[in-house]
Amino acid sequence: MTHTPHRRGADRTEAIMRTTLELGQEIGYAKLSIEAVAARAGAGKHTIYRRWSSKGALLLDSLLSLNEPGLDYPNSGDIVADLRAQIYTAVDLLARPPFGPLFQALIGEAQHDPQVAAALNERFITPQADKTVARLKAARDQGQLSSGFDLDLAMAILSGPLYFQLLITQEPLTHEYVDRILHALFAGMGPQPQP
Amino acid sequence: MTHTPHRRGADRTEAIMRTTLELGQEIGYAKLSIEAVAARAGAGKHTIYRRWSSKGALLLDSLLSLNEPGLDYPNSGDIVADLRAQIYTAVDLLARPPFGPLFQALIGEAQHDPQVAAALNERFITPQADKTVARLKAARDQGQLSSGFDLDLAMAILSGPLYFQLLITQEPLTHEYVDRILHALFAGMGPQPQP
Amino acid sequence: MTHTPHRRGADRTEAIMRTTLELGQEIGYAKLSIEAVAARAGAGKHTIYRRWSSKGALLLDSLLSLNEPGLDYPNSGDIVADLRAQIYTAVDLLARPPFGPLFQALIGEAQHDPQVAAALNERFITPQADKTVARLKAARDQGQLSSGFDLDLAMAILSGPLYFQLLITQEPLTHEYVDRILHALFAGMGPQPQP
Amino acid sequence: MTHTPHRRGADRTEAIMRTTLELGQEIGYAKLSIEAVAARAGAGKHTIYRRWSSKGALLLDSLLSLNEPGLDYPNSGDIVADLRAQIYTAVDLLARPPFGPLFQALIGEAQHDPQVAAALNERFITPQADKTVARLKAARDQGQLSSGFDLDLAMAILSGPLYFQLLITQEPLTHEYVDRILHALFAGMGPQPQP
DNA sequence: GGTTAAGCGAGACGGTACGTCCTGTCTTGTC
DNA sequence: GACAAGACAGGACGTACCGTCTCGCTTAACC
Repeated sequence: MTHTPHRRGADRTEAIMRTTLELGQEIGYAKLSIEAVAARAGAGKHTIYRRWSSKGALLLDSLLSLNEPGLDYPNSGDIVADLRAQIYTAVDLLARPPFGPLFQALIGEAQHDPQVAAALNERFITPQADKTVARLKAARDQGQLSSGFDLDLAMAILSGPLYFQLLITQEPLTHEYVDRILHALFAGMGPQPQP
Repeated sequence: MTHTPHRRGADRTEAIMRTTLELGQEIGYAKLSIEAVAARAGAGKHTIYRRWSSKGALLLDSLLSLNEPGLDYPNSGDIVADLRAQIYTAVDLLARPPFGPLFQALIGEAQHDPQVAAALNERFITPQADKTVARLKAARDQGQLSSGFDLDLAMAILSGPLYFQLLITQEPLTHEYVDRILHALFAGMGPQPQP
Repeated sequence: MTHTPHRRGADRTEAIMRTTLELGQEIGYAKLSIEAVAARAGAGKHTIYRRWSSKGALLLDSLLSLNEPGLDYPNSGDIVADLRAQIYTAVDLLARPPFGPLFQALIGEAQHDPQVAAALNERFITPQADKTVARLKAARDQGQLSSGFDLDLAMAILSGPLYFQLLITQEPLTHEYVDRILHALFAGMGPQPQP
Repeated sequence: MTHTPHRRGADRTEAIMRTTLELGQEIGYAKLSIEAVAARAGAGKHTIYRRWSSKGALLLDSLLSLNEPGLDYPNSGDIVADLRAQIYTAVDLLARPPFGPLFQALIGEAQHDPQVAAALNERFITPQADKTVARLKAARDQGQLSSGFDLDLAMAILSGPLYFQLLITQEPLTHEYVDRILHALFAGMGPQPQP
């Protein structure tokens, strides 16, 4: 048996993450095993365990490597248009393999593994939320939103229904649905009587 | 060796579900195994597999057996008060072991297992959503909400941020947060200038 | 579901034994299970266990039911010819499915299960051996064999090599081999010097 | 939890075989399970399956490890004395646990499992038979046996009755019985009148 | 001739073991 | 010293049978 010379460090890291995404896309996260990733990547298991502490940690890194720069906000001056553009982009990312299904599975994993949950929040969720809040804050500072506008709650109302649809009802996310949420947030639901 | 006579059907079903909840509470869903449930319940593994096709299916039934009648809505005439009361109850249920953590884990499992996702929706999510929508519709029919009020979207805005907090940021759900959401929904976010 | 009327006693016994032989022939003794016999025979497992204490006991009865009268000896006056005829018959029986392979498997089972070993000896081996010894004794009494002729040993020399070939080397038993044994027994091996 | 470092290869092989013999002696072959051997030996089941394809294969190796050099023949010049000595040794080996009962069970297994039968023949039966035949042939070459002496048949007459007693009647093998067989083989049965 | 006990098919049940898969740790030898 | 390869202990999987049991239905035997 001949051996291809062992390449080191970043080289191996990258190959393993690429294989993880490939294999995850082919057989799904549930059936993905570190054993199989190692075999397919031509890597020793040790080489994987040296870098990642669990399947979830490996997948998180692999997914983030797909989206290095993150989803950045335009700032055209029109807060609604900017939010819409950004959320469209996010929704499109989630609709497209391999990101969508694997990201969904990763959130699933986070429900069983606190380390994954923490890392996911720290590395993806919070940064995205922060950008949204920052964009909203800019609009409020510019007087486009009332001074009492609840930035965090607005972020939650923008995100929550989408995650609900992704994780719970598992129906496809549409631009039209994003529009309805945006409209409700900024124009109100129009409930006649005052509560 | 003497044998206690085997008790049948519902008897065994109930014992297995009770054991599942006990063990799930003790060691967590991730470490829960059908093997261990069988051993603790004094049941053969086949007796479990005969009833449930997976760990997720078993847990779903076990959890639902805790909440037989479901969360029912009061109808005091005051839509906001009624929603508040009902959501408080739901949030309290989620805050209390064993339901909370196991329900969360079950949603996690639903991300890997379409059967669990479907069953969860059919048996828990959809019925609850339907009740909320029905209560909102009654209010709209009585003129308490504008005729254009988007019932489904309202339901999503009420649920989404809570599930977001449960599943993503994994912070505790508080009554105060529920109040903020309700206020936003019915009083609006107040984005003064341009809608 | 319609029920064929349950037939009793000997009827069921016979159906189960017939199924045992059928199934044993199809899939071999090793893979034969009481479960499968019951299913194929349309019998309850209890009905089998009521009659036989083990797979081996069931097979023994099933095999013996094939050979009810036993292998009886001719007595033509010529002891060698009579033995030859009888052993040819036995060897032919062993060469023919379903008896041969299942009988062999039954002896295999007897090595693990003393009850089967005892029953096999009592119901098959000893009666056959007794007949052989009786025929030899008649010949000795008629002066065809020396008065010191060791009847039991002769029986063992006739049977042993055949069972050796059946069980150990597992080569087919031939009439030619029977002839060689008979010749050695009655004409001697012809070893020159006196021991 | 601390881990003793895993010892490799021959070390594990030997420990597993030793445990197999121990456990086989304690509870008998029929009740012996690979599961139990693994547990007692502190080995993973896979470590056993990696080496042996079945319980029978494991037992065969384990037994042969007890009798590494095999049963070798003396050659004193006296063929009868040499055979007697060698067969006494074999009979004594079979009379003594753990070899006897487990060897008997292994032959039983060989009736259900062709792989075991083949391996048993190749690794134990045939080599022993060859030695016997070789010793007989030496005697014949030296003129101690007639030139027409049937070596293979003699071997079968020496072995057959003993295996018959071991496997079929399951009575203990005695030196006295060996003597009777040897006498019959070399002095003849003495059937006076018609050969 | 109606009742009743036994036989029966069906299959649930607790259990044991199977043979497989994967985990996370380790050892070995190569580069 | 990083690495590929893979052995190793261990745990769980889902399946197959074991022998015992419960359940109703059917049938023969006895009142």
